[in-house]
Amino acid sequence: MSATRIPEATVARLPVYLRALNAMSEAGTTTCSSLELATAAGVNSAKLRKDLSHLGSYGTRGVGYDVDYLRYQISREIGLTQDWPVVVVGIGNLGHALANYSGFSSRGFRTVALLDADGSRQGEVVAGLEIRSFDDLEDVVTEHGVGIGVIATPAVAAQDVADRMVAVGIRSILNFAPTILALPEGVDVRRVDLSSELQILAYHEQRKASAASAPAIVVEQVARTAGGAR
Amino acid sequence: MSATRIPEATVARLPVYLRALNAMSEAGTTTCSSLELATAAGVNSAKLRKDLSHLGSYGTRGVGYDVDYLRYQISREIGLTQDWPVVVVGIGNLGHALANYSGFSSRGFRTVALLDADGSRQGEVVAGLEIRSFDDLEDVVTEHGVGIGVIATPAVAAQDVADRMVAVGIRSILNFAPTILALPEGVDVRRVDLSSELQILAYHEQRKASAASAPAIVVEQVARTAGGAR
DNA sequence: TAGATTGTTAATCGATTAACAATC
DNA sequence: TAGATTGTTAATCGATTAACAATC
Repeated sequence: MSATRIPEATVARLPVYLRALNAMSEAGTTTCSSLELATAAGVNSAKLRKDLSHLGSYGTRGVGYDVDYLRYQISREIGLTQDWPVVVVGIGNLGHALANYSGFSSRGFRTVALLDADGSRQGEVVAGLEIRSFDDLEDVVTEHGVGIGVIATPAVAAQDVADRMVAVGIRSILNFAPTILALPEGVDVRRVDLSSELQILAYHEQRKASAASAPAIVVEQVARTAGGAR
Repeated sequence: MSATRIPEATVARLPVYLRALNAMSEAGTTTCSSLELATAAGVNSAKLRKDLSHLGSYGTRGVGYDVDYLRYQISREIGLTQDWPVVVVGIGNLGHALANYSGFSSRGFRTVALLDADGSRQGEVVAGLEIRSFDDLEDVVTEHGVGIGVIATPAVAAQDVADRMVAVGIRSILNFAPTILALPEGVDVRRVDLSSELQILAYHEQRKASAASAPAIVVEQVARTAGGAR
């Protein structure tokens, strides 16, 4: 089970299933079928069952899945049962939003430091944390054992920040800056690019508009993280 | 060329190529080979050439690609040569960040209105636009012909906002709220989920940590939008 | 036992990649 | 002509899906 390599497309969907299960749990639902969960997550039920089969056999034939049990198993598989200290660099509007984002601080992730190169921002308190100097990066990483870094700086600063992060031992980076980072192998980078997302929507909008005359069978819901590739 | 359907994975990478080409153009580079562009974009050169071949034959054998010409062709294919009015709903920290994001306002996209349901925020000016009431949605969409809506509200409000957007004719939605939206077919939704991204990183971090004893051949750079699935 | 739903099989589809003929 | 690099072919790989046997 855990020994088997889980397909990348499946890994990208596990957080979606987890979110749907959390909503069910909050609503007091204790059991669900693959069809119900798949519908809530916006995927095909065969795909859901195939995905879950990579984790193990956590359902009951004829019955379905126990919501809280499956929630726990997925959390465990992703690694959310342990604590992930995170450092955020670049505390502009986006950095503020990230620092305050509850999904960030809850459930496994803990923002341990907010860093900014701009001296005038340092000392300001955001989401209960004082903004510190970017020079404190190494201290913070060492002290808290940070493995994940979040970059929310302007594009020009991002590569430098990433290089420094890698130099002090960070091997997973979430990059919000609109730049493609060049980093050594073994470092995992995920890029969240607002402008790319808009462009992809625009491409489909354009097609819809030009297909408006002829009847068309087009575009349905697209989950952004479902199906990330390496 | 434009008549052929472009694979979804290719569409998701076009914005990445465009970004790399823009950087080259700004740096004064006039020509590049598929290998150079692929390296800058963080992909395999065979994949780049295959992707570009879906658009047409815009390179010169033995020479490479003219940076500005290719830039124009990709822009045209995506639809960036036309103007895309966008409305942003939910002007918290994230909404502020989006409103100020230059990649949003430049190159084809134009934020025409910022809406917020919170009356106390209305009238405030952000990025040169006055925050208006959410009730103005229909007026804004009609007046400017908005086809793309951005949701940056808290999770609880997102479904309602999306329903209203669809009701007034918006068919493309970029959702930053941590919820899975249920929407009719024909409406295109892309979800940007910070917590999913962190979870995917955590999964790989966990694997790296457990593989730390045995030598491992693992994880390299992952471009988030490269390979979106429907 | 009858009904329901999982977990798995196998077929299909789409995406990636190396290799190379075409051609500047 | 010789060297370089595109655009395309074909093989491979991975992901999706329907269908159904297993089993609660």
